[in-house]
Amino acid sequence: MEYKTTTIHDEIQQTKPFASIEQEAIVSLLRTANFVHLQYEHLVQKEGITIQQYNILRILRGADQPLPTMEIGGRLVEKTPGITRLLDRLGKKNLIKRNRCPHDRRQVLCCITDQALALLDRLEKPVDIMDKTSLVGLDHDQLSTLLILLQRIRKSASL
Amino acid sequence: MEYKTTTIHDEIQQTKPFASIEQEAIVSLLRTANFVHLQYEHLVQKEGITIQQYNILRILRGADQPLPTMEIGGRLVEKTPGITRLLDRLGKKNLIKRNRCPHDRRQVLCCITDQALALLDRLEKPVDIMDKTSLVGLDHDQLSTLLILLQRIRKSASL
DNA sequence: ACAAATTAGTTGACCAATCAAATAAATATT
DNA sequence: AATATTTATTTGATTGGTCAACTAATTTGT
Repeated sequence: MEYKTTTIHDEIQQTKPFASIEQEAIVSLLRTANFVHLQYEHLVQKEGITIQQYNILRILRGADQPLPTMEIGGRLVEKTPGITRLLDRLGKKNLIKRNRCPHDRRQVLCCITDQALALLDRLEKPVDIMDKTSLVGLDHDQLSTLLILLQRIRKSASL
Repeated sequence: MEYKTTTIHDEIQQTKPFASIEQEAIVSLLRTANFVHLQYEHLVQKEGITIQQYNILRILRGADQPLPTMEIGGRLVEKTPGITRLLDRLGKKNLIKRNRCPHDRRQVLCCITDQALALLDRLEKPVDIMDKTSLVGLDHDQLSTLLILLQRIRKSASL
């Protein structure tokens, strides 16, 4: 039994139809996320950073105090080894500073620099605008529906 | 004006509320896609390959004939340099073979090996099952709705 | 026909993510 | 107190992605 598709086909110039609507939904989900991701990537790139670096800076700004490496890792999805090297690069650009914690010398406390705060300020408006415009085709009801559906997928998938 | 959130908050243990429902939708979309992606990664990993490598093998199997490198690149989202090295790794594992095209000696034709076809066969059922189960929480109508919403996002974002 | 432009692909350099293993400080155990 | 375990972080190896620069083959333009 074949499932008749909508538009994803043309987008990926595939000849064979999807085996099921589920398969199409998954492909569509992954491609859409990738698409959105690229938009933001392009945006923050103007300030010479990547999305991951941007996320770390946002976390540090939001914390209002130095955070140990693991704490940052916990708020992202990533594993610690990746964080260490991301912090290395942010350090090289003078966007963060790191010091060993005096109370627990295993920890490394990271804090954001003024230079990075200024950078985040410059990105604030463009990011806000991007949030709206990348979803301009959806009204409030549709956004609510989308949130519910996505949430349900996360639940199913984690069984 | 602050927007009252549903469940993403707890998932990412964030203290501050989302600035807008759009922002929450974007975060939710990216996280859901990442989540689904990890499930499939885990699945194909059992055969010693990655999702990208799996996708390339699927393309080659579907083509029923050798394909030049650029053609493969065109069907994925990636740039050619990435493809070259992916093909290198697939070659090292004897999952593809490459030959210079006699008619246009710039091109390199890639074809899938029997070993890779067998590998794809072993993955077919598990992938099918994963397609269904990762979306088990959604009925057919909800899947259709999801497809429409995602498609609309891709359209908005590409303006 | 021959120089110029295009096309296919590779290579090098860098950023990012993952796993496994190492280091080093703190805590728990005996 | 001395040893064992846990915790925080780093390092090394592999995969993957991007950009820019390069080679080589094919077209194009005159």
